[in-house]
Amino acid sequence: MSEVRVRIAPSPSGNLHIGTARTALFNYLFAKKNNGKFVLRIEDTDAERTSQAYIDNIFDSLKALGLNWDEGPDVGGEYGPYTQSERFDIYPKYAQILLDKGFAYECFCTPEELEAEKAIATQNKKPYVYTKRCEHLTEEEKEKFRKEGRKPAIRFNISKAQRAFHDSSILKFNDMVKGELHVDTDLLGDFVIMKSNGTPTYNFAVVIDDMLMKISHIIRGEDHISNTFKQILIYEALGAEVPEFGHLGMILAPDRSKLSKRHGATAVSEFVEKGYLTEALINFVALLGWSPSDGVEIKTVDEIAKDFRIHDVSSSNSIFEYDKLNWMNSHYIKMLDIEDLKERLKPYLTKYDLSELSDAQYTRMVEVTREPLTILSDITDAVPYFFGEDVEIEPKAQTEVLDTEVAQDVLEEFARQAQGWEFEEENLHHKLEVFRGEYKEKGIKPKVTMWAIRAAVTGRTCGADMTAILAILGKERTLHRVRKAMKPAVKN
RNA sequence: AGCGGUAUCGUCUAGUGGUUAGGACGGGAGAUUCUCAUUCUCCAAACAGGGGUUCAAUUCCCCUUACCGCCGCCA
Repeated sequence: MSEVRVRIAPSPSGNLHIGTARTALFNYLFAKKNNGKFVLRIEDTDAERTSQAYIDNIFDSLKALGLNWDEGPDVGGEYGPYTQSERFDIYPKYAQILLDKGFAYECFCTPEELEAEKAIATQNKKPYVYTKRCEHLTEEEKEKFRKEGRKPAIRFNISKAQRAFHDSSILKFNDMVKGELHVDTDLLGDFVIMKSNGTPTYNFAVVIDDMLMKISHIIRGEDHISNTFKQILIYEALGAEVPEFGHLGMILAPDRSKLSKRHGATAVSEFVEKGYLTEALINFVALLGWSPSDGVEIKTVDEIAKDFRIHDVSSSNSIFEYDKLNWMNSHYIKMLDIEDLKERLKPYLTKYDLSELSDAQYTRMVEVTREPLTILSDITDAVPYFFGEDVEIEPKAQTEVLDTEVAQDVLEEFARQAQGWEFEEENLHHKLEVFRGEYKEKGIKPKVTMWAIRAAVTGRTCGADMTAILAILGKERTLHRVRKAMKPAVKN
C-alpha cells in the first residue's frame, strides 16, 4: 500500500476558521491513525484577498491546536513549494498537456458575453451551463480574437474527458464518509482551468498540487462535492491516479445558517482570545461528527487518533452549540495544573496589579476562584476585590445586605472580634465557624452572617471561599473594608 | 429552477430487522456548602410524515416534507 498523505489547504483570506480547524483535525487524525503524512498548503492564488497576517494566523492557530504538519511552507518537504503563489510556473505546463490531449480548449469569451449567456439561461429558468461556443474555434478565429487584444482562458472539456474514460455520462466515486456519489456530467459546464491572466483556477490548482504532492486521501467539507467530479475528470485526463475522497458535513450555527460573525467567534484565534483552551476546542470539534467507541468524550488528540475511523464519521451537518463547548472548556480548566493555570490566567488580569500579591497569595486566589470559570476571561470579573485598599460595593450587596440591621450588627461584632484574630487560613476557618455559631444561636442563619462579611469585604453577595479571601487580604485591609461598610449605620 | 446530500431527545451522538432506543451537553427536582459555583442522586426529553418489503421495521426500498450544499475567469 502506498503511503497515506493528507493535507489541509486553507486559503489565507481570513483567520483560521473553526470549521477549517475541524477539517484539519480530521485529516491529522487520519494521518496519525494510518502512519501517514499531514501536509499544509497555502492556497493563495487570489492575491486580492490574501494577506500575510492571515497566513501567520493560520500557522499559529494550527500550532496552538497541536495540529503539526509534516510538510508545509515553513518546514518545507519533498514536494514543495507549499504555497500556491510560488507554483504559478507549474500550472501552465499541465494546462498545455490538457490542451494537447484535446481535453481543454481556449475560450475567448468576454465577461460581458458570458454574462449575457447567463442572463438568457436565468430568463428561461434553465440552469446555466457554458455553451461551448469556443470549443471548435478555428486558428483564424482565434487569431482574430488575439489581434483584438483578447486573452484566452482555458476551459476543461468535460464531455470529452467523461466519454474517454467512462461508458455513460454518469460519473461516480465512492466517498469515504458519504458512500457512493454520482452525477450526470452532461449537466456540468466546461469550467475554466486557467484564467485569461495566466493564473490557475481553484479546481485546477488543487488537482495539480494534490497530484504533485502525492496526496492519497482528500478529506474536506461537503461543499466540495460538486467540485470533486470535475477534479476526478482532470486527474483522469492527466493520466494520474485518482485519490480517495471523504466529505465531511458542515458545521452550522444554532439557527442552521453558516457559522458567521454574528453568531460569535468563528476564528480559532478569537476563541482563544476569549479564553477557550485549545485542548477543549479541538476535543469539542472532534465530537462534531465523530464519537468515541468507548463513550468517553474527554480525550486528547492522540487518544482520538487511535480510535479514529474515517468511515464512521457522521455524514450529516452538525450544529455548533456553545453549551457543550462551554461545559467542556470549564472541565478542561478544572483539570489544568495550578501553575499552568496561573500562567494562562495572567493575560486576563492585566487590569490588576499582580505585584500586590505574593506568589503564594496569587496561587491561593486562583485556587479559590477557578471553580466557576467557564472561559479564562471570566477571571477578570471574578477577582477585583483581591486588589486595592477599598472595594466597590455592588448595589445589590448594599441594599439587600449591608443596609440591613442584622448585617450591621454582624459587622460591628466581627470588627471587634477579628481585631484579635490571627489572619491565617486554618485559624480563620475555625474562628469564622465559631462566629457563625454564635449568631446561629441568636437565630441568625450562618448564611446571613457570612453574607454580611462577604458584602463588606468583597462588595458582592457571592464569590470565593471567605476564609481564603480574608487570609489573602489580611487583617488590616479586611477590617478597613468592614469599618467602611458599617459607618453609615453606626451613625444612627 | 436544476443537481447532489442529510434526516434518532432542544443540541452532539450510540444502536438494532424483534432493545425498557443508550450516553453527553443543556433543562427540571433534590442532597452537600457561608454565597455563587462545584460535586453527587434522580427525572423529563427522540427514531420527520406516508407508502411498501417482512411474521416483525427506527433499522431495507420508494415518495413527500424539511434542512444543507453546489451551480464564478472565488477558494
